[in-house]
Amino acid sequence: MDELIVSSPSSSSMVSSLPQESRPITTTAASSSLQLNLQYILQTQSDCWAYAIFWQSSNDQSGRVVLAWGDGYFQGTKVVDDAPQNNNGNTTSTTGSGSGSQSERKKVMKGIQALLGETSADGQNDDGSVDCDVTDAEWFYVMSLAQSFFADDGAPGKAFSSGNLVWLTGGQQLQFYNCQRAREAQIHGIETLVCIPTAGGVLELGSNALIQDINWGLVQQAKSLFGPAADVGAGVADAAAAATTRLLLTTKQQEEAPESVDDEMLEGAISFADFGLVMGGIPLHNSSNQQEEETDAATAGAESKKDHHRYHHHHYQEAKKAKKRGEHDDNHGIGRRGTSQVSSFLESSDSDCVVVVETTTRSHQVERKGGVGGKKRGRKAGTGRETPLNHVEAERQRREKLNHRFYALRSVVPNVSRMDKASLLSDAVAYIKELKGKVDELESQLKRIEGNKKSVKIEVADSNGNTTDNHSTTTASSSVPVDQRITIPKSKKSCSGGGGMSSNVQVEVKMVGTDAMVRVQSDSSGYPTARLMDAIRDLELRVHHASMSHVNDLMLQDVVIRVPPSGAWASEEGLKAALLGRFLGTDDR
Amino acid sequence: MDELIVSSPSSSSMVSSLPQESRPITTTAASSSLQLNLQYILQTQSDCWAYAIFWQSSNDQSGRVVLAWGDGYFQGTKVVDDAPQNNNGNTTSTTGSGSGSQSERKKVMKGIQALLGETSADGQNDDGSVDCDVTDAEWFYVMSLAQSFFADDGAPGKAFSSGNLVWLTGGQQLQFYNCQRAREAQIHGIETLVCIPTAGGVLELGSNALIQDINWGLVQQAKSLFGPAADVGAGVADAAAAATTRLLLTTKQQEEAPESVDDEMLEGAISFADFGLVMGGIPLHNSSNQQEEETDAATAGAESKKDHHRYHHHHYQEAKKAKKRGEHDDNHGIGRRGTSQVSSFLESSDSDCVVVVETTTRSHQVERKGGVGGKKRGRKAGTGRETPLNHVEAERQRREKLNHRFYALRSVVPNVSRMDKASLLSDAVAYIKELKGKVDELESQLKRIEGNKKSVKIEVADSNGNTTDNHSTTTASSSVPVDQRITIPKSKKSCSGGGGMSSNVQVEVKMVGTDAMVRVQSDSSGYPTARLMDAIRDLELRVHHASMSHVNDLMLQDVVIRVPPSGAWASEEGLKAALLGRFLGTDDR
DNA sequence: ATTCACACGTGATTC
DNA sequence: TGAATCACGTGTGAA
Repeated sequence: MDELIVSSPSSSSMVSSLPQESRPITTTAASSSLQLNLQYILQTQSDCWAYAIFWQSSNDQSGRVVLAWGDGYFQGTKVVDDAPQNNNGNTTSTTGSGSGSQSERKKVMKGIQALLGETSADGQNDDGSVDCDVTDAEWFYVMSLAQSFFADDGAPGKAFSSGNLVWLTGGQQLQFYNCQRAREAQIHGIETLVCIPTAGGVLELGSNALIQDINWGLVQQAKSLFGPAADVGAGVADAAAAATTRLLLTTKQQEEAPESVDDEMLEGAISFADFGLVMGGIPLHNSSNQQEEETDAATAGAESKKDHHRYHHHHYQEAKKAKKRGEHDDNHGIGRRGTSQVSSFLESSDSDCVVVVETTTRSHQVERKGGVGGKKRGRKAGTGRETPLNHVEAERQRREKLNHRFYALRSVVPNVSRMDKASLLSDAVAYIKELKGKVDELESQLKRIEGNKKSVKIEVADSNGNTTDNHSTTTASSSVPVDQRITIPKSKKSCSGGGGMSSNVQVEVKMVGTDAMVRVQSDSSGYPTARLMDAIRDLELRVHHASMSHVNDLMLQDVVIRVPPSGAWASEEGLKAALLGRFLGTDDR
Repeated sequence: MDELIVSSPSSSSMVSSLPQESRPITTTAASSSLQLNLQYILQTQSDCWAYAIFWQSSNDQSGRVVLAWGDGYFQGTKVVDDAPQNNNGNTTSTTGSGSGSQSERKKVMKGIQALLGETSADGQNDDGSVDCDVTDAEWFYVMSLAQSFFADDGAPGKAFSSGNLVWLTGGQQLQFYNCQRAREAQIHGIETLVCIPTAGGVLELGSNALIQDINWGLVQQAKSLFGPAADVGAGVADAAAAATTRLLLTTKQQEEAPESVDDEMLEGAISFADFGLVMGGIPLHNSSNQQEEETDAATAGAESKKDHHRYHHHHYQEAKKAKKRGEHDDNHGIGRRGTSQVSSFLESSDSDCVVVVETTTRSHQVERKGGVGGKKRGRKAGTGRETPLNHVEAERQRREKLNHRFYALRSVVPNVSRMDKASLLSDAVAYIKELKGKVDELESQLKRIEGNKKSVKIEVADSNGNTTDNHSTTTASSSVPVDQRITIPKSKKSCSGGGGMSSNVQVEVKMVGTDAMVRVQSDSSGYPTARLMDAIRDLELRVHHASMSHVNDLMLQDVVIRVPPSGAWASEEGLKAALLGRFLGTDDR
């Protein structure tokens, strides 16, 4: 519900984009809503995206499809972990687009911005005024204004014509992906480049950070804001099919809705297909264009749902997600045979982050209303109308989640023979066995070799005192749902939940040049070390050195943090407050 | 595909088995057909089964269900890959049933065979005349003539009363499964013991080879030849439904066959439910007896809805969970929440195996066409009759295959947090990452240590030979077989993902009393400190001391953690793996 | 045309 | 109730 926002802007933007309108190359009035969407997406993401560009599709005079700058939003790396500006000095700028010097860059940028008047929205965010120099990413972003892509041309073109999501992370993938733009991006410090095909074009996101795992919440969000990609599919594919499938999906509403509406929607609808995805590796030359078809927004999806509240089950995850879903879709992801590709490299790993706002979801228009009835199979009739809706959506989400797990699995299994799930699973099994065997072997080998040389070392120990208690089963998660949640042992207060904590927490901050020395003293329950590190991560600061010691239920933590000058946390007070707040605060996740 | 063979014979066999006849206790004339079926099954399998026994169900005077020798077929190990008779010399024959000497054995066997006159069919095959001595397996087989099982008694009894497939491979599983017969089998050299519940009893297969992966083609074949198990669990499952499913399987022929045939078969058919399966691990004491119920086929036609009567009975075991499904079915195998018995023992270790599961299937009432009732949803009607049938069955098989892959995966992933597929997948991913990390670490460690002294060499297969079969011991059973063929990797490629990034993470863990000293070395991006602390928090461990230093994009973290003794993370390996997995992150979502 | 693999919607069944 | 999971039957696109 909250994000109904979507609906309004989307509809408007949709309208403009839908007809594809003229797809004006220059940004028009419509750009503002477009840009708001871009901004919204970036700001609601926890990952640190540097910019978002919407490449709008249109046909050139010869009728060929071309993607050109629709609108963009630059957020900068500010948020992120590493220092933003320090690395630009050495830009190789080999590409044709950019030249090296900062001042020159800035000048050009200002000029362009002034020209387009579009920076007004984003300018203030990061560098506009305050910033002293233009980052590589920024330069890359601005230079993109002049870019355009034919179908299959560059990452955006490929994404658009294939309908597949492109998600490239790391220099290797960027370099290897057969795309000039990706290579340029890499040169300019972009580590993650994503192209999400949407109804009227392609949403491109770039980040200086390595964002290995595909954030499906983001993808879904993009779909809902910009409309799902037309079903391009392989040549044929036929829109008809798409339409039909879509229909199936939306049958629910249709049941109640009068036929006329139905048809109407049909025309405007797009298939909400969920795209395939391409990570690294070879691009797929897929096919054709033909996308115009329909775009639109209204489609809606029904739903309601909204919050799931949290619910027990272990600390694991749950919670986040956001999802949305669009329409019917189908297709692929893992296995659609045709698209595949993925395989090759991806490595993966890391992090969790994520999140997305919860919410989203969409308006449910339609619905009840009753009217004429659907002629077609009432489907069991009696069961009622809405429970099933919810159920359907839930099931859909479940499937999607499951599929993403499959993607994740695929990403860590090196040689997946075929693209289907069954093969993936058995290959995974084989791979695990292989790894296990290898581990055993290495271990025994290692032991054999150095076994004798090492003497045990011993020591230490300390303690005596208290065993902290319990946690009995670490695995806990599974078995007993209730309670859990990490509860902490010990002193009552606790934890995670929040707030209160009170207790004895002292924070001292001393700035020394670009470093901050932080000392946090607290009691030792509630995983203070994790909380402090999380707080630091939240502020996107980097740890240079840290030392934590635990004595008698007291935890003393000393941390040296690198603080970007001119950042928000330049002052001792500000940093201290921010850290303290997060340290005491709820844990995120 | 290979086993489509089923089709032709199936039709014929169907006829005979179908009525299942009244399940006479003594072998009757019918036995010959029974035996032909057994022989057929064994001979059409590529795996090397030593024997097949059909345990026929009946009620004893007190009304208790009892499984007794129905018929059997001994093939010996000959057909298969390994040498048949060479291994019998060392029989330990500790069991009560057999005594050691060959001559004695042979004598007894001949006597028995003569007595029953039933060996005529199989006698000639292997041992009868030509064979010089009696193998352990043969002895075991013959001694089975005198055996009988009450419900829940021994593997056959369990399989029958639960309706679950029992598939035990390797000494461990055979020993561990709470069944005297399995232990005896193991003693007599049987490495794989399978009990497939069918309509009138249980089909038991034994092999001297390790056949780890459940051969579902075989299971299906058994079902089609002997009729699917009655739906014990709770009752019923209507035959009607079953009928449809069965039909599906044999559709091939049916397609051509006239309708009349179709119906005819239909009547006799039994539910084709697929069973659950039990591999190793603790047996579930399932329940009740109650099975007679339908056991056969005749009932089939009758029902249509029926079902549920029964049903609750099993409560008893419930205590542990288990339920088994009640009625119809579905359930789970992998995830059915309730049944999970599995989890408990599973944890054990890594390695292999285990698992269980169960399930069974189905029935959905429904039915189509057929006979009596189809009251419920005619389903689209128009689509036609057989294409869909075929399709349905195909889909069913696909699902089944997929599930088995899941079981397989589960069997190699050590700590599966929850029983559902999604958790399994993400745990698998985490586990793979962890293994990968471990491999990397070991490799680098190894390289570092012996790098200078020895030329590279790297793993590869055991190099000169030595180590090789360390595993030999009992564990052998499980893990080994497969990997054997997997090996592959061989030098270079190993790194799996290839690429690069995540790779540089090293984790070392050393346990010292109740403390663990952990050293993590990684690159400095991505907030490694927060990730490590989070990982530790996830494991619910407390930090005693920690020190992190960041130099040149490298982050070195040393942490002393208090580990509850006897906890899950008491072992260095386990803790390391757990930390690494979490450090690398699974996001899950 | 037939096979294979998916995703979808749906009913069950659990907690 | 409501939220989960699952299996099933079905429609559909690719090979």
